[in-house]
Amino acid sequence: MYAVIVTYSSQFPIFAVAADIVVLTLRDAKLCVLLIRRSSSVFTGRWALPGGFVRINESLEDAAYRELREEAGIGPDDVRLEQLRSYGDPGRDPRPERVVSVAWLALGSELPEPTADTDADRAEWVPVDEAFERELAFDHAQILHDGLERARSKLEYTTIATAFCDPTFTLPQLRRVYEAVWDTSVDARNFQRKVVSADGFVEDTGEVIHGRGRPAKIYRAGPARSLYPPIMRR
Amino acid sequence: MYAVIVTYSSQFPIFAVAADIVVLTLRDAKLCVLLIRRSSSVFTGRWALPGGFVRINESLEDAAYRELREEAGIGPDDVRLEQLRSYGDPGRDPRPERVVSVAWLALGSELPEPTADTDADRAEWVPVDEAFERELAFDHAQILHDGLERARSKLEYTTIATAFCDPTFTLPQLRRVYEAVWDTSVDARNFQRKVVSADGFVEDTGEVIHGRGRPAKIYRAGPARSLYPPIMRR
DNA sequence: GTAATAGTGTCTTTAAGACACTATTAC
DNA sequence: GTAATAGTGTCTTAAAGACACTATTAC
Repeated sequence: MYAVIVTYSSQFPIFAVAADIVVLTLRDAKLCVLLIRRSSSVFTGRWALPGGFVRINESLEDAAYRELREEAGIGPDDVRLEQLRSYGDPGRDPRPERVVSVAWLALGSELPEPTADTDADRAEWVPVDEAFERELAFDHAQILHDGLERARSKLEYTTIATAFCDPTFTLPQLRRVYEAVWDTSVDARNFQRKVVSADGFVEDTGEVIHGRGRPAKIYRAGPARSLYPPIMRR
Repeated sequence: MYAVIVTYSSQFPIFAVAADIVVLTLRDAKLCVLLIRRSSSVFTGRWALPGGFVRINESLEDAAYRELREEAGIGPDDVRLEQLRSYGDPGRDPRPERVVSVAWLALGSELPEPTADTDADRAEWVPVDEAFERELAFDHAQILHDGLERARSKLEYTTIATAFCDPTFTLPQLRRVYEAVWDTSVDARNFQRKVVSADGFVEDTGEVIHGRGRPAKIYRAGPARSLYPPIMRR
């Protein structure tokens, strides 16, 4: 019996790095977040944000995409991903390793009903107000709170609301994004005026879509990333 | 039958975590960033943002404060610190360890002329446009760029400009913050109207300060953190 | 026709932007 | 008095907010 013992040593303090993702989408006109019921190691049975450890040769962003794929079948074309912030207090993870989590915000439209995989025995879309009642694992309630606030604030100053929509969408659909994320009602007349007059927010495709009432004009996202003038809450 | 036993110090991939800080202040009405000339290990002799490795029992924020103290004699009361984002591409640090840097933005007024210490043989306040000409170490040019954009944008929507001022300040001083950070001129009449009418931005102390011309009223920062209506560029 | 949904126009109020003079002081 | 700096008021334009009806379709 031979034993090869490889003792890795770093000349610096040793951390593990995780990627956790706040995935938001609209389901039935409600803002929902993807939660995973943990099956492994610590916090077994508790609900948590999707995520996992970053591999040693993988970029932070690739780790977030890989976890989305593994845990919910969500691919890079399904969501817009942006870094939220990092969480690293000693003790935020009960395991002996010191774990720093790099959190991401992912926004998508019509995301698939999740099918849990390697890291979880169940994944679920949960309306955000219910998510806070589930006593999330780790500091994920804080991360979710920060992610929501980021999303709400970016709706004001950027064109990111289109990330919640399909590639083409109607203005009432876009307005429902604002209403769901802000949890307010938005005046349709003032909203349309602002959206159409903001340069590069939306482009008219010339098509219409027929529903139960008057057909709606179809738009696509314009080239602008920032929104001027902003569309502000209150 | 052979057994290969690989023993790591962690059951997860091993990272080092660093804190790097974009410290901004006004010197002679110019926006300046603190740079350190590196004396140790890699990038010797190159300019870099202050920073260093997070200790194993230290919070990420405490690490940033400790590095500020060690490398520039700057204490927690001297700056307002907020997390910027994390940088962790494989290869961003030439050392064999995988290094993730959590970057911070620190804003202060009248910060002391730096005296270099443990990690550096020289520290210097550098006007931000000159800083980009110095071929910063690692990906610090990117971090500095992101920090500047964050500061510029937060001046619009928050009251953070007061972090560049002393505890009490005059409105012309506050206006010079906007002018230096945005690198534009700001109309004094419109600026004062906006600042005074924004709820909780500044509070009149009732005192005045005498300079070379008409005495200026002295204000202190008000309780508001967000600024409504915002004061926008362009 | 009826129900459902999309779309728009006007008025008032608020804030932004442009612009130049007066006030107060040290010297 | 002069130079330096702080402080302010008005007009025009742009955008926000409040508000209710018409247009188009499926059934």
